[in-house]
Amino acid sequence: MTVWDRPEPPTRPAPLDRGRIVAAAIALADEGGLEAVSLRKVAALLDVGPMRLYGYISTKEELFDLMVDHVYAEILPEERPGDWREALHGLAHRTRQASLRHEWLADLLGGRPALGPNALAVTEATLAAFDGLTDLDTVMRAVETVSAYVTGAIRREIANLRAERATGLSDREWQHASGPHVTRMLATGRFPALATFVHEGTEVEPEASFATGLDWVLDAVAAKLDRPAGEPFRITP
Amino acid sequence: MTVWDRPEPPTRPAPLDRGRIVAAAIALADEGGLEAVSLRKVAALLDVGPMRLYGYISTKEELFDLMVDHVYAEILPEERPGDWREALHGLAHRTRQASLRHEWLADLLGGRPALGPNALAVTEATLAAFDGLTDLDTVMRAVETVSAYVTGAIRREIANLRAERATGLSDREWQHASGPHVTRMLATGRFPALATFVHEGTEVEPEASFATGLDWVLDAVAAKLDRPAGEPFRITP
DNA sequence: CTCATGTCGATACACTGTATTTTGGTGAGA
DNA sequence: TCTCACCAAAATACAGTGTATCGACATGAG
Repeated sequence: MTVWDRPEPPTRPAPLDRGRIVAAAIALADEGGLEAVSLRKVAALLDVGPMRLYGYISTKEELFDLMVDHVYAEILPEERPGDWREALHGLAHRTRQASLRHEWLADLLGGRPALGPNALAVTEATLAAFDGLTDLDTVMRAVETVSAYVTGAIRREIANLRAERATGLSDREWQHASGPHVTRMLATGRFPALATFVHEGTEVEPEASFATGLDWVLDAVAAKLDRPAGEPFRITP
Repeated sequence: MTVWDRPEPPTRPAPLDRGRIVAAAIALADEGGLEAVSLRKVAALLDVGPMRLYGYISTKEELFDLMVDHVYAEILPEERPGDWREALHGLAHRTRQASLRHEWLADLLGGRPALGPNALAVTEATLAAFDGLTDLDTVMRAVETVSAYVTGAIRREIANLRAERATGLSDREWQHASGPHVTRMLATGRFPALATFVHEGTEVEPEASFATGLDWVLDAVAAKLDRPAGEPFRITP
């Protein structure tokens, strides 16, 4: 009677928990986008009946929230930033990188308030970088303005990326060459400004355009911080 | 034999066309959000079998694209703006207003490239306002930066609005009072900056915060326009 | 009057999120 | 040791989804 005779005990599947569920969902989404995430497929990936999931989440939306918060962990700054500008700059670029790794994030960004622990930690770190600099309202405006830009810019970038992938052509090539619809539209002569841009514009790296747009917005914030409006806020410890 | 005896001829339903389909879809979405839009319901609203729609639309995504472009008609400026700043300012506020009238627009904004005729017309009008002002790249950066901000800000505003509606409390009230989860989080002491904001922050009108954020971004653009980088672009007529 | 054509409705399929019911195993009490 | 109660998990069920396919019918041509 050796090991080889004895059958392996039936490998009891690792006990279920939110972590495993979220990981499976993210794997599916990374592969095939958000629409590839179905509770049935997630459950199947975990060798479990679909209904089991409802012990850990109560709706599919909740699963999405968990996925988002899981990615916010990748967005957390690794070390305390030197100043507010570095903080916002880093936040923006890490959010962008995360969205390139997990394109589905672009579909969810800004879709609902992010209140998971990691998202809160990210906000905390960002706000902390403004400690003692200006009044509370200005800080709020600064953070929200930059976040809005970041959300919007990332969404556009991912949308263009997908469009390119779908047509096999880069954005500019496509317009130049013969995106049938747009070319026809431009040919009508009703869009002279647009036509000028399409014909004389040059291709720009997405990252570069993200970065310079971001710099502009950060400059704007800097300008406002120069003239503090009221009591500077201090974190009450 | 009077009119009253003669039965009405069976009112042949108005012939189908994209316009009617899109209008029906928008009606449904205005009422119950994007998820209330199903091809079957749209078809039912038009007294038609679901498959009829595929003569006019080849996929549900296409219907969404048409809906978006339909709303872009509401975003078109009514009169030629005085200068670029007025153009961008107006574009931003009209987009926001449209999103408040059609909340589902926030879910679609930035989700994919907007290439419908009305969207193109909006872009045309915007670009035209920069005629002769700076080089082409700067104009592009300006328009894209502002658009990104607008998309992001609107998405956040609508997301908060929905959250409020769902809980019956305004954002700040909610955090103050006892959004159970967040309050618990704050109580851990791990988020001192956030806690300061929640406790000492004052409620701000969404429109005001949208407007000031927008002004900041427009200021940033103005600063860049002051120092033109290269050949100013002229619309080639 | 017949036949071809092509449009429209009905049916069908594979799948979705989730509610409800059935099952099976495990503990306590007799 | 046997039985019963409980409770987690699986199976089934339901009402819907987007879309492909097929069949009938009306309309126009020959």
